Amino acid sequence: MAHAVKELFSKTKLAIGPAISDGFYYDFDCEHTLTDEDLPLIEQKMKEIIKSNAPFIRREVEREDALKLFKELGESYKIELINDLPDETVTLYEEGGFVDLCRGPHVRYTKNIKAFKLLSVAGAYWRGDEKNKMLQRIYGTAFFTKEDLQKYLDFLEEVKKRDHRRIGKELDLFSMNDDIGAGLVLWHPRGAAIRRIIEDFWLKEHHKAKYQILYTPHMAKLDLWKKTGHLDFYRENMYSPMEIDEIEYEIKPMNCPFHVSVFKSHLRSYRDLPLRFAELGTVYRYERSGVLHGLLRVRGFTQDDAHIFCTEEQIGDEVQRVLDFTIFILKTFGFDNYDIYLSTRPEKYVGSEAAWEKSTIALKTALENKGLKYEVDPGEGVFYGPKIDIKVKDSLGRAWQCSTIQVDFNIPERLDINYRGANSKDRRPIMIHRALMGSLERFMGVLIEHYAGAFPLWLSPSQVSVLTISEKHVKYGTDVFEALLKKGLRADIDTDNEKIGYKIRRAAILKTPYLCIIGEKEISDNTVNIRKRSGETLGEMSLDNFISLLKNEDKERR
RNA sequence: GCCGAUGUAGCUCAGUUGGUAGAGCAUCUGAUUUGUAAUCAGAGGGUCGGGGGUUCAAAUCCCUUCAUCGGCUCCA
Repeated sequence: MAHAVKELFSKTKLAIGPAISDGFYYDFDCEHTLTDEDLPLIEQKMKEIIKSNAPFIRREVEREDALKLFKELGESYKIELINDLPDETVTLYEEGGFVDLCRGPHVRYTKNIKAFKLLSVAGAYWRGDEKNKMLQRIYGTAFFTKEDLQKYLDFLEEVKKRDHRRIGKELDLFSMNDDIGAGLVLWHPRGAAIRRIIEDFWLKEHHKAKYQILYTPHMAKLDLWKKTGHLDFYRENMYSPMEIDEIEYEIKPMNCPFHVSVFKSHLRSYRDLPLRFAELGTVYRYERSGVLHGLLRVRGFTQDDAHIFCTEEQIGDEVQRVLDFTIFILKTFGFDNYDIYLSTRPEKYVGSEAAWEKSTIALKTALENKGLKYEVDPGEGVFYGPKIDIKVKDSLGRAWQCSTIQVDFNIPERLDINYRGANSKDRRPIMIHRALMGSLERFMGVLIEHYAGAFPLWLSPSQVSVLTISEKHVKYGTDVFEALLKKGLRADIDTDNEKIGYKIRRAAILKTPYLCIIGEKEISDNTVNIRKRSGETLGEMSLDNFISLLKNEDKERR
């Protein structure tokens, strides 16, 4: 591709072009502004190069010679790269007169390239640093066979179809609006219904898991955020303060200090620990305009947050409990696969090295006791403590960061939290922050894509649509509808003056799990006629049987 | 924030070289009384994202701003 781009736009300078998990990209410094229309041209040129069947020739050269070569070629980015390489020799690959710095390996001949496709153009900073020049990046993908390529392109199509922004609109779940502001979500009745179901489930399970639920305000004095240190290390994510009666207030980017205040409202005993405070806490964080993305990245969101105050000795147990809890919750929503990461001490940190060591081991032990596979992310911990992140994998195998479990040495210190120890001396508790779903917004975005909008019965905003065939059947249909509501099911009724095929279509688009069709026959038999979302017709059955069928399916998940 | 693209009716989209806006679906009204993914007809609906400019004339050209999309960077 780089060869092709050079041929088409001769003044182009090459930057970096690696292989990535599902393809490749190359960054160019090119006077010509690349657009989607250029991609077919470049592909065409690439095909010509492939057809020429030139060999790829690997050469190992002294770094000085390589520098000389790229200087002659005017490839300043390559010179920068070579200067940063530790080795005395570097490898070059040459093909049809085109030379590039590359570690390799390459295929032997251009004709070995069997199936490829250029996918998109994008901007990218040189070396990923926004202080550097913005380059132009072309993304592409390649496979051994045309069939595999097609499979991948079909996958991308499927991803597009499942896009939660598109489904959110189709199923009338949520919207965002210019008048309200970017990254601020409006939950429509159907989306709100799902959220409410999730919240109810969350509350019930937290109660069982011995958490105590809190409600805390959406803002606090600016001074509070000074005390916690947020103003120093989190300022760029916080909104500007507002002044009320000459005092500055700040909308909350996090819930922790409020939970700490509740902790501090009493003198706490070691007997009270661990103390688990949970809240569906709505926070507001400034996110740069370019990073907002549907429900997955917003500016106002509700975390399923909790803070566990415990002793150092209790960290291991508590983390194990949280892990169990997380896995249970994720499983309930149909997520059985996840990647787990343990992030260790970064360069800048607070707390003693011993404390870091101890808690990192506690996290590690908890993971190992549970037999969970994980990867260590060295130095990726938050400055205040080590953490475990869980990325759930959806039905298409894509990973999403939702759950996080973080140990915090900072806030207990800065906010001076204590409990009375057994020796009647004050001791400092450890604080564990944790969010299982992460935020309801992101979690629902992931859920929508995971199920492609076809939610399981227990999450469906409407579980049953009663469809009447003609006006004559409205009364019986309404009785059925009301009976369903009385049984605590989420149902709606479509008595519009339309043909049954049309009503089925409407309900099918909304992905309603069960349709209950009412006509002459059902009235005379005193039954309902059931059609599943899949299109399968269950036929006539008594209303009672239908209701117990629904109740059974609802039970299955738990 | 940066690079690029896009923004026209509630939704999905047309709109030739500048001559003052159109379709399908949805909505409303009427007819039809319907049996498992679209019944027919009529009507209403637009400051063409916002602001400014060029022009006799701007959806169309220019500037600016906002939002969205694909990325970079960052994150729940």
